[in-house]
Amino acid sequence: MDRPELGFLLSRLMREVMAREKPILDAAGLEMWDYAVLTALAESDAPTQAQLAASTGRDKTRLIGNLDRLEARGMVAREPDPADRRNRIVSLTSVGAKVLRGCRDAIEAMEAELLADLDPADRAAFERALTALAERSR
Amino acid sequence: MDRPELGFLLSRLMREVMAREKPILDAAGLEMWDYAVLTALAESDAPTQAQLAASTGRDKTRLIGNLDRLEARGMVAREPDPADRRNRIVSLTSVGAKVLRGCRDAIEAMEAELLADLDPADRAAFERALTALAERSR
DNA sequence: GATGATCGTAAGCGTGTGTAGATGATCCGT
DNA sequence: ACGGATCATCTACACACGCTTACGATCATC
Repeated sequence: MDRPELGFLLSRLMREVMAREKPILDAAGLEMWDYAVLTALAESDAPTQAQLAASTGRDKTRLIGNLDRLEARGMVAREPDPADRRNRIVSLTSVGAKVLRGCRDAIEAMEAELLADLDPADRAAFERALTALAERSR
Repeated sequence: MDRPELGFLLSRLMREVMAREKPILDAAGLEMWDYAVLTALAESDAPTQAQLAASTGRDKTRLIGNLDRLEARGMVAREPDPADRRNRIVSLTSVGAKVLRGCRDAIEAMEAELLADLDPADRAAFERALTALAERSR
């Protein structure tokens, strides 16, 4: 009943996950935020930069630099929205999709290893509960 | 099978938890780190500042400011270690313990509310798995 | 006793982060 | 056609963070 608090547990686990993700992203030459942007891009459809900033939680002025670098490496494309030419529609290129797929596979394998020691039923419940909680607070 | 990644889920949930903790700590005039220090202090016994820094994960030079403020408000006491006077032994005062207890109760209530919607079995498994994972990666 | 190590403290550095204008292009309502 | 609003961008700023260095006090060892 008197377990450590959620915040402490979450932050500790989060640090662990990030530490394990870092070498994977380093190998692909990506920063954490680059990866978050690519992931958000793969899930949402033709977002404007403001929408992308909102969905990733990144500050919109900071997002610009990430997009600059990703665009220079041919992973994303910025094109003016034909419907409203003030907007820039960001899209994932085939190169970007390929890099993202590689990182995502490696990260999923890392996560599987991290969760391997859990009781299978607990693990399923953990993932279910975490997804529900994260989904609700959006 | 293709759920969002752990890192994203964790960071999202973490932001939610912190957002809910903030008003509680604000009411007590505490920063996040202050609260982490007080909590660590309640659990460990007569720690030196270096030990406290290690157990909280805070940089030892950054810890000083927190202790200064907590000490000025009468929540912690710093005394030279009689066994080795280079060390300063930090302890929780009765005032500090009282403030900590109040925050902790409020935060536990907040967490209970946050988790209330979960299936009871899932919730128990979630807490169990999270504790195990956080424990292992220490 | 002299030397080297350890602890708490202070100050500086580089980085990451959010905010606040200012600008140019563009859209919208009148 | 005009004025106000919106979007991406740039610049400057303040701030928190962790890391490094330096210093004085203290201990441990020879």
